[in-house]
Amino acid sequence: MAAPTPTTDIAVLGALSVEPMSGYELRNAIQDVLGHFWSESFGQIYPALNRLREQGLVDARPGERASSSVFEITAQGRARLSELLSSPIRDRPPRNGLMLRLFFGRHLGVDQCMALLDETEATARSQLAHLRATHAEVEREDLPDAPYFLITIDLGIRTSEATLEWVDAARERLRRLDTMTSPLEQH
Amino acid sequence: MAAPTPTTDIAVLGALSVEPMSGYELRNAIQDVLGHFWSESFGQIYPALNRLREQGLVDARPGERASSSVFEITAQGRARLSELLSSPIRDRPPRNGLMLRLFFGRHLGVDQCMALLDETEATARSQLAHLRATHAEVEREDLPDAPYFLITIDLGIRTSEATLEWVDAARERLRRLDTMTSPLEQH
DNA sequence: CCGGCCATGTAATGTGTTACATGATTTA
DNA sequence: TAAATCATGTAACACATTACATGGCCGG
Repeated sequence: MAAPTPTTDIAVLGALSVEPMSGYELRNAIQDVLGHFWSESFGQIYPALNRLREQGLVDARPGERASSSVFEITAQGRARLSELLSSPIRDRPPRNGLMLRLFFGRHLGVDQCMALLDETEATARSQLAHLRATHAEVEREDLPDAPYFLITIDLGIRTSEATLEWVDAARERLRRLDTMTSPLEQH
Repeated sequence: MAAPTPTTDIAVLGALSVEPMSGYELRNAIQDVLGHFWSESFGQIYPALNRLREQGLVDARPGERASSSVFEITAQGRARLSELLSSPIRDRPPRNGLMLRLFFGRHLGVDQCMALLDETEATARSQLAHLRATHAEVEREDLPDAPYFLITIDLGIRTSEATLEWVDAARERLRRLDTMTSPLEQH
């Protein structure tokens, strides 16, 4: 009967430890703020919220709208959060579809690989812009959580920057490959 | 009846496009070579191999041992691989347990966060060593796939290096936090 | 008054891991 | 000959997403 490690509970309790909110807002908050390293769907959030309420880890009080509830973390919930945060990290094995395609890129061709790099660059750039904006916002607000928020944002920024540098290097490598094989002899 | 995008098939056909091997070897190869961005379990590999054989995408011939088969990609299999490589990338949303814990690190305490950073550093260092070794090995062997292999290894190396720099910066931030709150007043 | 967002929830589906079961072969 | 590794496979389970279903509320 080993307790499963419900990582969803960490995200939910953690978000509610910052500020009480509805399930809907919870999902948006997770998407906006934790989006670069975490994600939760409604299909996870609502059942989790009900379960946590039954366990006394969150309280539900009626929201401004008739159909909405505002969920608030309880003292027990905070204790549980600390406990969950200390639990061993069960990382799912990595699965990076982009890398898989580039690794076998010889069967895909230089042009399509270049297109994948373009996509990657665009994604990294927009992510970087979003992270820098969030970074500035967190520094402005001066919350008690701020140093921890900034640490995670910082990794996102560094990773995005490294990705952009890598894209350039990868393009260069593909270009060299192209000029070496293409003008002389195909295949 | 939209065809699912069996990413396992890409990994299996891709690996077999480099070299024929048994299911067991396949798993080891994926773990060793693609390990920093991909993973497959036996529970995926063996059913996939049988399915691919029924579809004529791989051939099975008896291996050296009585109980083993060597799987070889067919011409159809190569065509299918090219097709699959062009299919849209369906990335699973990210879920980084380390980041989740650091983000809510205020409830975890500076010491435990430091311990998480230590773990991260150790992992990144060993990964970096492994990647550099693989990089050197690939350059030595001079395969036709080499440029593509090197591109993916390069991202791994850059990401690991960025992670190590981030660990230092994060420690610095936690230290500043510690000396600011601890000697003056707790909480 | 209609489109879009806020809000909650469930069922179906897919995907992938883990544990189990079995046995051959090599190595110490 | 015992332990480790090679080798294949299945069943149970866990986890999460997607799609669906429903309805209130607000702005143009």
